[in-house]
Amino acid sequence: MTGFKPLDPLLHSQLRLAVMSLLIGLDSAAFTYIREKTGATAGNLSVQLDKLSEAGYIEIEKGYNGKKPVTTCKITAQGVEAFESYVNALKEYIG
Amino acid sequence: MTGFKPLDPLLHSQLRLAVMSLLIGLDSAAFTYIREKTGATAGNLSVQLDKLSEAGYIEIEKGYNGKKPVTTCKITAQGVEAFESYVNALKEYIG
DNA sequence: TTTTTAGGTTTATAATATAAACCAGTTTAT
DNA sequence: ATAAACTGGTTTATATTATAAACCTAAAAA
Repeated sequence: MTGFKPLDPLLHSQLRLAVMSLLIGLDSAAFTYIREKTGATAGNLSVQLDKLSEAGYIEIEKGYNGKKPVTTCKITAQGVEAFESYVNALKEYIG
Repeated sequence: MTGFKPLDPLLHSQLRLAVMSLLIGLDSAAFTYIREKTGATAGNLSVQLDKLSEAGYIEIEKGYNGKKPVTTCKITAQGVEAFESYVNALKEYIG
């Protein structure tokens, strides 16, 4: 239990962590919903979602709600696992 | 479920958080000790300790052990408070 | 038809983290 | 006594990250 395990830099970011935290409870959420809940700017959120997506932590699906574009995000199994590992590692620091 | 409170950026850093985590348990520690426990490079540690010091989260005292220079760090009351607030805020994110 | 709004993306800039290079002094080896 | 190597750091340069500003496309409203 001794020693500080490295913290996944992808998750050790306020906004990305908030996104993952939301998604782990929801399983699926729209861009606009995440934006509201996190209070992030659209630009920032767009960038951070891409990073999570490229890491395989979330899946991003682009569709439409009527004529309006809707970007939907879903956490992956890999994402859940990474989140849990991160939380465990973090506990050494704050426990 | 009050939403995501901002995370003190000074503490939301792997190395600085590890330092604070160590100091909160020890009350006082030498630079070299912190370096060993955290595995940080001296340069990085030096920079991060300065930041914590400038924020008033720790106090840095320079003395000697015989002829050898010894830099000693101590967490402040403000530092303890900041750490606790950070941990509380973080709990919203990680459950 | 022009303006505004929704739903984003791209790009430029600011902030951060990190390591490399360095410095003052001490100990060890020659 | 002098050179080489080690301690205990600091300073500076660079890579990475976070963030906001500027922008784009299409739809709805005026």
